[in-house]
Amino acid sequence: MTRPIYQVKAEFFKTLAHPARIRILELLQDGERSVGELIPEVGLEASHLSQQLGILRRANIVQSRKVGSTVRYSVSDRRIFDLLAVAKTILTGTLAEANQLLAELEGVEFTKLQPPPREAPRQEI
Amino acid sequence: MTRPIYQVKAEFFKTLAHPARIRILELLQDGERSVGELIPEVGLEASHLSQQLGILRRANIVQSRKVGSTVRYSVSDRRIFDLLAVAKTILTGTLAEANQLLAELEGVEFTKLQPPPREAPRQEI
DNA sequence: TGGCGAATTGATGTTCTTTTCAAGTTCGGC
DNA sequence: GCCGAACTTGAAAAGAACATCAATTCGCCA
Repeated sequence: MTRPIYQVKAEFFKTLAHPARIRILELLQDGERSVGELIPEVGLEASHLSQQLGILRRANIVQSRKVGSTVRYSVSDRRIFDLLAVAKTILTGTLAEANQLLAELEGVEFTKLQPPPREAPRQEI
Repeated sequence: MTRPIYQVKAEFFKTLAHPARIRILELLQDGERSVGELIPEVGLEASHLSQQLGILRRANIVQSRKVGSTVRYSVSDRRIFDLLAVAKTILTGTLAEANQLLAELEGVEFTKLQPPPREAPRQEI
């Protein structure tokens, strides 16, 4: 084995941990895109976008091929979309629950709490 | 909606993007753990571990409850383990493929390539 | 073959994260 | 009440990532 699994996973998540890189992957879900096509869609200037694409490429998350004078990108493994989908269900789920909890707290104890809590209160036994 | 989905996802992945935090989640897969139990298992000193737990807690990925003088942690949503499982299949998959590719390159073109490439070569059309 | 468009790379300042240490809180036992 | 154990918090140094600009490569075509 190369390195502990938790370290490899952490690096993997780190390469995903940037809004532009997530955006790029979302766009590539509809199929291959050239850098020129991505620029307006992602909203970064060419060199910055290229840096972000490089990070995804070096992590083997996307791959590129030259077509004439352009470079076209696509994902290396479509299971990455499963990952994004699971992340989405977790986020919508927990956010929904967290918001509900916050709403309850605000309704019941708003006058007591000054200032309101930033994170969900610790659950007491 | 609060913010664009790609931004929320990026933040979510960012909270996971640390070896110790992944390790903590792996350990919590077997059930609730106190901070004192986690210290030797994760291998961080108390204050450092507490910082990392705080990051997971503020992101609602784990929750804590006091039991006597100890604090016990557990995951808020077990679907996080689905996420880690999908990540694992992607990593074992692409790493296996990448290693195979590298092995092929080294075998066939080792004398030609000086130095050997760091990333998979661009696919030509 | 000279120049232009497409994309990447390198270098650099800035900002964010990680790590460490000291100080603080909370709880239980004496 | 006071002390020690279990954690957490705050602040500051060290390290990593991000964003930006200039310079470079590569292919095309006039």
